[in-house]
Amino acid sequence: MNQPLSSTEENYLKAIFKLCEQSDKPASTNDVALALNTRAASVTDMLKRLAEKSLINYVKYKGVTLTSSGRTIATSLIRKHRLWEVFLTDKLNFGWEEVHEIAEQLEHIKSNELTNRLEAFLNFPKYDPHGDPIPDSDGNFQYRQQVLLADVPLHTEVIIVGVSEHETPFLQYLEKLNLILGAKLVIQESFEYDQSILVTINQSTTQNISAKVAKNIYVQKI
Amino acid sequence: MNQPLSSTEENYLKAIFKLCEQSDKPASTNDVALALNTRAASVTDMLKRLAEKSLINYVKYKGVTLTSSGRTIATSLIRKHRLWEVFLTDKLNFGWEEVHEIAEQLEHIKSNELTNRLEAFLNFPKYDPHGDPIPDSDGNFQYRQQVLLADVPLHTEVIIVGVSEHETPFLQYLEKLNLILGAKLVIQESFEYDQSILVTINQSTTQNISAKVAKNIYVQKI
DNA sequence: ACGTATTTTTAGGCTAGTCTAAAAATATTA
DNA sequence: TAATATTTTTAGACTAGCCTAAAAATACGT
Repeated sequence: MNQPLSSTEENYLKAIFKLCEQSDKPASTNDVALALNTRAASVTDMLKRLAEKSLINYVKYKGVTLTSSGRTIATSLIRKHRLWEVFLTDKLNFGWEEVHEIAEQLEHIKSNELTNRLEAFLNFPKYDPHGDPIPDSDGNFQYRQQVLLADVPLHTEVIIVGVSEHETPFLQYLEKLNLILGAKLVIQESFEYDQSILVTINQSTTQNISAKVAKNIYVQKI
Repeated sequence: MNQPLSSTEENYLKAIFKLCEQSDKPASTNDVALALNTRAASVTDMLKRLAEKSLINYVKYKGVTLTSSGRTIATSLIRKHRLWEVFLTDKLNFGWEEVHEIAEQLEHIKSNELTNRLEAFLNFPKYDPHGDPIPDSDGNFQYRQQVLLADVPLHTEVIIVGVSEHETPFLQYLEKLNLILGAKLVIQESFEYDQSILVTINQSTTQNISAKVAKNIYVQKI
């Protein structure tokens, strides 16, 4: 009955979780296909199998949401992914731009004991290297109130607490600009014509930041 | 051409490596099937595929050996397996009887950078928790001269340096008898009728040890 | 060395997961 | 609301990996 899921099945659950969380609506077949870099027909096949296992609520043509057991598995994957990311940066000194890909593999290791001991070994971190909250062993996230850098009013002092995009090139770029977690920013100017902003970083340099970048950085007011 | 191998393919290479190492002869289809808990027909299928990829030397009806590239992959798997075992015992405080199963999963994580950083993080260990040598990044093993406890003459003082069986129940049993790595033993008596031996452990307790157990423990003379 | 026993391979079939192309359902827009 | 565009599902095919049953090759005992 409850045989372990394949990595493929797990990846579908994780994708559906993220899509539903983002939009608060059922995920469409196409969205899932896009997220997993696969085709709609493959998604339909898999949705039938996952529904059969009661991991998703799937109504033909109407999209998909996770059931409670599906959500438990998805959050466990996210928990493992983020704990491993902390391990890779804090213990093995990887850069935050390198860890996502390796954690994509490590998140599929099946051992609750391992996950829990890893968490303790890392001193129960609450956030991963990108500022994303790490769910506890019951699957509860400790959310933070945070806003996009793009939505911060002029002259407000803020601190970078997260990024919404985890791909290597983007994070490398941020690193180059000194836009790392914990950096203090003040928006000096906002340019209408391209939505870019002029930002002082750590009270030293002042940089122009594109709208695209500003929409991928989460900050908190100090 | 050189696309990454599946975990299944990797497991076949590892099994062939171990079988060939043990006997110094080509591994038979049946032996591989036995080692991987699968059927001979499945093995034949896989051998064809691995030969196609130049990872094994396979002659129909004549058994199989690894090519040099096959051996490189197999030793890399063993390296990863054993490094992860050290991590699990030394950093996460798992017992030596618990780590094999988890390391079976972790050994398939693909990232050389990860393996090498893990090795450094663990201070370049030379042996895993069961006393098996950990190959370096070039695949070279640092072998030890060691003998089976079963082959040690009477009244010789020896120290346990390894075990040849890694399954949980066996290791738990050894643990109970205080037969752990580093324990000092002196064989007091050897019983003809069942090949069992009487052994003093750490100069304190004296235990009877079955032939089966004595054949699975490696020792060094002090 | 010849018949029997064992091992290995082949043949054919199954599942998971993928794909393309076509059909069906839903959404959009004039 | 009717025609068109988009999305989703179905149909059918492919690969990897597994299986059983039967055939072929090898090994063994007398």
